[in-house]
Amino acid sequence: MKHFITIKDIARELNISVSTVSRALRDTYDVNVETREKVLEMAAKLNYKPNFNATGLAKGSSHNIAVILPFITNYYFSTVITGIQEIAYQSGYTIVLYVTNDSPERELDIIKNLPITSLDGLLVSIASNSDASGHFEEVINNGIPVVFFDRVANHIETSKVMQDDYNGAFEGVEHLISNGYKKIAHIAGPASLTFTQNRLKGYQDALSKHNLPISEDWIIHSGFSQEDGKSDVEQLLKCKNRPDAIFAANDRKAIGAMLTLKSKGIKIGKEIGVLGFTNDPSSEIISPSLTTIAEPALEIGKKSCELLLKHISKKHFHPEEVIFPGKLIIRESTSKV
Amino acid sequence: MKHFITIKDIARELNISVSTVSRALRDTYDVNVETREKVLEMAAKLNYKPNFNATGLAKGSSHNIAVILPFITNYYFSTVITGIQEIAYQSGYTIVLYVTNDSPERELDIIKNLPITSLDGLLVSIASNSDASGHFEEVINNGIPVVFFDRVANHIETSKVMQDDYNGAFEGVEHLISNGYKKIAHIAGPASLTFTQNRLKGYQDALSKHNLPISEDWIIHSGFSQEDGKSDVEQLLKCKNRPDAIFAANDRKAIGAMLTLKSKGIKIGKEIGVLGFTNDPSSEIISPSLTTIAEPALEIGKKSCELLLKHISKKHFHPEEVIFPGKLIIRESTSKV
DNA sequence: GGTAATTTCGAGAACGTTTCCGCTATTTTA
DNA sequence: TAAAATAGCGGAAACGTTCTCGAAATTACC
Repeated sequence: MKHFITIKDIARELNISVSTVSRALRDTYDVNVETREKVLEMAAKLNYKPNFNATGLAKGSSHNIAVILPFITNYYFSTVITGIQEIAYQSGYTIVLYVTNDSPERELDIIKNLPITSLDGLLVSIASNSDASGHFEEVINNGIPVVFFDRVANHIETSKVMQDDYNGAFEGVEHLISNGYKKIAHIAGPASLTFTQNRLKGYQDALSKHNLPISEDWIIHSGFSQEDGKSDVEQLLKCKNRPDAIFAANDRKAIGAMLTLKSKGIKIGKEIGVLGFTNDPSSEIISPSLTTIAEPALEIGKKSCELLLKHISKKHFHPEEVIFPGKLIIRESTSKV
Repeated sequence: MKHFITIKDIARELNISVSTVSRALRDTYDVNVETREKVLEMAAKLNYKPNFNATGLAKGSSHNIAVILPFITNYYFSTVITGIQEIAYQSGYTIVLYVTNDSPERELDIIKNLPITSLDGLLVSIASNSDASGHFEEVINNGIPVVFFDRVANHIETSKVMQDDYNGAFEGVEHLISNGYKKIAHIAGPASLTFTQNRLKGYQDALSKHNLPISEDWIIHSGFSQEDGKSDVEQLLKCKNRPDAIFAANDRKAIGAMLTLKSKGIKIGKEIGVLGFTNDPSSEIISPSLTTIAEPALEIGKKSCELLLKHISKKHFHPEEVIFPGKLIIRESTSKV
């Protein structure tokens, strides 16, 4: 029924052996140029497509890499995947996609059932409360390289690529300060993630440097959605000592915050400054436009994939940590005038 | 080196044959409950993971489906993938991702080099000027089912799922008319795509129904980006007879249009009404908020995947065309007051 | 208590490829 | 011109499963 042209068909047609066909199709050594050309010709004529299950079985390596991440429905992750995909495509790798919905259980289930025998490597950004680190280590011990990006598991020794969360936050908050804001709140991401810790640290250090108060009331941890931004800001507005600026862990939250501020008639910039992180396209669309720290999502995707491919090709490639600088993009939401 | 636990290891450990282990691991028939339990126990103990290359080879079916689409960095497609992924995950299928960047050449290259021998089916949304339809048919003839979504290849006989582009456009334009707009322009997508034709038809028919003029000057075909929306609107504003409303093929273009209108000091709604299509989250963020026709992206993804799975399981599943209704979401951009 | 039916299992081929080994011719070397 | 090297190819095992067939052991039947 579903019969595909195989190497055997070519061999039979040409009256030569399968081993010769196999060699002709890949290597250039040990096979006469003439027979080689005849094979290629016949392969084209019969429209031969290699069976990757078979090659995978025989060679012990498919050309698949898995990408595991929390979401794809946002600017950052979809752009990272685009970068990954670009490099993978160039190098003849295909990508297998797993999305965890940011659920630790789902993540665990995925990683437990991973077809590691047909995967050459993993690219992963962990879930918010991931408890799969043991399983990732197991995968690594099985000889499958893993590269983390953005949301990294920091006690696992392997390559990681991320943006400079600390300095990005630091610069951003300094920008707020230099624009005259003094009571700066931070609506942060889940405390478990390394990068929220780094952004928080950057925020705190910037405040300290300029002798501004750090208040626990002004630091709220929650999720990354627009809704989270809204509820966080509601909470902030209830503080006896109301902040005059908000640094959000990402643009989505910042936009949520702006939307409720606007709905309450609070002037963004003038009364309360807002700073985001990511440079989501929406940050330019909203009015007033949102000042933010741009993350090089595409580069992060590309670099992650490049590193993974190095791990795959070189047996003992030394793990690298790559940190891309962010870029402060100043817009209207942090201007008092 | 990279040695994985196999079925043979389990067999040797338990002093039984591989065939018994194989049966025990899958079927429930033809194997004693006790031995079955022993096998499962040992498999768990040794941390056995099935080799999908081997099963794929032996059974002639991997559990992979390919998803081929133009982009993933937008709301619509990333949401569709999320829906696909949801169903695939539930059903034990994994998804292999290919993105064409909306390039016909890239698409062709991808489809030509598809590992069809390790793919159970395809989910595809074609590139703007796709010339790969012959290759898609070839894939289908090879016994690999294909389901198209959104951007369908309409002369290929297989299942398709899309939104109701015609009626969505029709309703949307009628809404504009009922709000008092009389000179309605349409900034459309690439003419080659079926759905831009349908939206265009809906637009024209709504105008005809209400005896409003249809002017070729008011219909502009270009791409789907925000930039396209901007340049389209520049062109419209140059018309001797300036339109008083713009129906954009999607929200991105609509937002591009709004941005330039705003920059020119033209009051959106009051002077020129704007209508989008998609219900991208940005449509709610922009000010004034954008009236649009919501597409059920998640449902489209789910349904596509369900249909594909039916095609895969049932030998001769009759192709279905599923059309989801859109939903007009009325916001500020189409109000004159 | 003998036959028939059923349950449980093993042997071995098959899936499509790669790769090691060895066999001929042919060419090179001394 | 004989010996050695090499180029080109085929045979066959191997990768990890599934699956068909049939054998052995157990149970059911009268």
